[in-house]
Amino acid sequence: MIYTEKVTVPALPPFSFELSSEIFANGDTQIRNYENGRFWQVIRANGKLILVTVEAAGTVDKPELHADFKSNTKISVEDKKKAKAAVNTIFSLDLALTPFYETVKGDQVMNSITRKLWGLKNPTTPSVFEALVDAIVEQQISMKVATSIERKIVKNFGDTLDLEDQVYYAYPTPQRLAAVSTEEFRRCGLSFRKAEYIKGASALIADGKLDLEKLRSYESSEQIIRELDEIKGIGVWTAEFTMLRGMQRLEALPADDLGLRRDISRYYRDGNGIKSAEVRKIAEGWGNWKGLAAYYLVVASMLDIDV
DNA sequence: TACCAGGTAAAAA
DNA sequence: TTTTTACATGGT
Repeated sequence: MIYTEKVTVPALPPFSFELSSEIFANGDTQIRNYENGRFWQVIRANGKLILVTVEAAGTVDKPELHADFKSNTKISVEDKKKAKAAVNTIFSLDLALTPFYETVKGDQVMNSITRKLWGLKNPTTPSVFEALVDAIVEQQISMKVATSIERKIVKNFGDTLDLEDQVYYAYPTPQRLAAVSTEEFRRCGLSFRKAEYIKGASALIADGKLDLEKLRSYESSEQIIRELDEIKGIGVWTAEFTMLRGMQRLEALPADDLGLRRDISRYYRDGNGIKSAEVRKIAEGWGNWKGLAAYYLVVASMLDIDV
């Protein structure tokens, strides 16, 4: 028996679902993907696994999403509420882009890019934990390798949802990853050290010694970085990426990031890469939106957009 | 073949 | 205190 609920989710304009979802294209059909205008992923609502499918409705200036929730057991009003909140988080639907666009108006390059990527919102993971683990996986290796390892982690340790002869995987819980042996992590392609970092951070959460969700509400981003930095395996870079992708803290700027340095260089310099000090200087005009501006550059580069 | 890729902690200097 | 090195693995 399959239980289905359909909801309409409002979004703060401007918002382009198609543009914002492009980052999920060529994903894994059993984990998360965007194809033919449709996005899907399993989320956890009150412990229950729900397959969420999302499509655009409305326009960039009057945006809405049509979401479809499917599960093997009855979806309660509370579950529906949680699932709706997850959609809101994944697409940052409450994010107001207009103040960002206003802030970067004086920066010719960024102003031009925002006009070409009008309505682009950065995705956020439903849990901070997911962003943290992915950031550890992505340390130092190429995105291709990282993506491959991340998929193995989800498929090996994530709970499954069977629907209509299809199997979908949810992101593993901290409790589960705390119980995974370093040897099992190694078989996913992780180094022993990263295996220990992930296992260690997961155990802190499982044991109640670390509350990542609590960090969201901190006023000071420096304080968040300081606390994450205390965890073994987490440095400034990993903390900044966790904030950007898991907490919707768009002021964070991973200035030491190699890929970002390349992308900034492409649009602001000769394309041969620049030092982090220069990244910070260029980012001065981006105000409290440095991380979001950086994301716009990454997407512009990915879509091969010229200024 | 060797080197690089969205770094970090530990060892060495 | 600052600099160097090991780490995994797919791509080039």
